[in-house]
Amino acid sequence: MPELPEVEITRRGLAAHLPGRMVSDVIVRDRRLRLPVTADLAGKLIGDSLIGIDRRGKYLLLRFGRGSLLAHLGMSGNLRVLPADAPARKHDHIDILFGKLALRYSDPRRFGLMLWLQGDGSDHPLLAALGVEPLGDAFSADWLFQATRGRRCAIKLLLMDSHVVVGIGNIYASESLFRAGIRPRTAACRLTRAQCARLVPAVCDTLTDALAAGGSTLRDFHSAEGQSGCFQQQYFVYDRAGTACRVCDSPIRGLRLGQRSTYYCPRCQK
DNA sequence: CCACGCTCCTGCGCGC
DNA sequence: TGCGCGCAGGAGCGTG
Repeated sequence: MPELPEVEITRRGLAAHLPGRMVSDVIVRDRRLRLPVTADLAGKLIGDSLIGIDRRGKYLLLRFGRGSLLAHLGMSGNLRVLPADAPARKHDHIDILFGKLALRYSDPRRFGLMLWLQGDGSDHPLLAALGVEPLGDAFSADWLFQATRGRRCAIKLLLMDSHVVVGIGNIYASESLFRAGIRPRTAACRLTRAQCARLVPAVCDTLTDALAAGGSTLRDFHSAEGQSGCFQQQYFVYDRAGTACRVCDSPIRGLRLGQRSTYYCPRCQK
């Protein structure tokens, strides 16, 4: 499930192979994503060259001369570079062909997006309302303290609110709160300055560790399987209910928060 | 503005 | 072995 690190790894993989290449063909096998794939995507793209690839939260922006292609991987999506003649399999919904190479979008659950935007797309509603980047300078302890004032929701839900801070999904929200020693149900407005000062680096460390772990296993984007790095083995709490805390041996607890599975250590997190 | 629940979709794991 | 159920999750949207 792609969260910010996976999306950034994807960005780097694509950026290593595709910029400077011109689109020769576009094949859309299934337009039914979270929103329908832009009509006549081929007409928008063919003949244009890819300039570069940006990331905003979990969105990827493929920059072409005539506009931007906005991609979101949803829950189960992935973008890979393959030989153009690699046979398509089930759930391979879109191919953007760059001569001998294909950029292929696969997404079994079809929660993703593939939209053509005019210009740089920054005024598009999906992008305009996004919060701060957790690996950027704006994400600071002071900023988090201010952002949590007046917010009575659980801190885990606030961390996952992309209008506040982007890119933190269900897994890394639990992991970050463990590293910060803060219980996921704590009301956001009750976080102290000291807790904010722990949570900000905890989020950054969680994301950068995941990035490092995944980056090392996903270096070759020509390989068929662009999946799962090895960060999974490093989870402190996620999906570990009933098993021993890696730090203090207490049993990890699981609960539901905002319809989402949530995990924490009752001893390490207060 | 804020909080919260619903929704989209498919694959998988579990219980019977 | 097979069937059906519930869960997993990002994020927009509707409701109160």
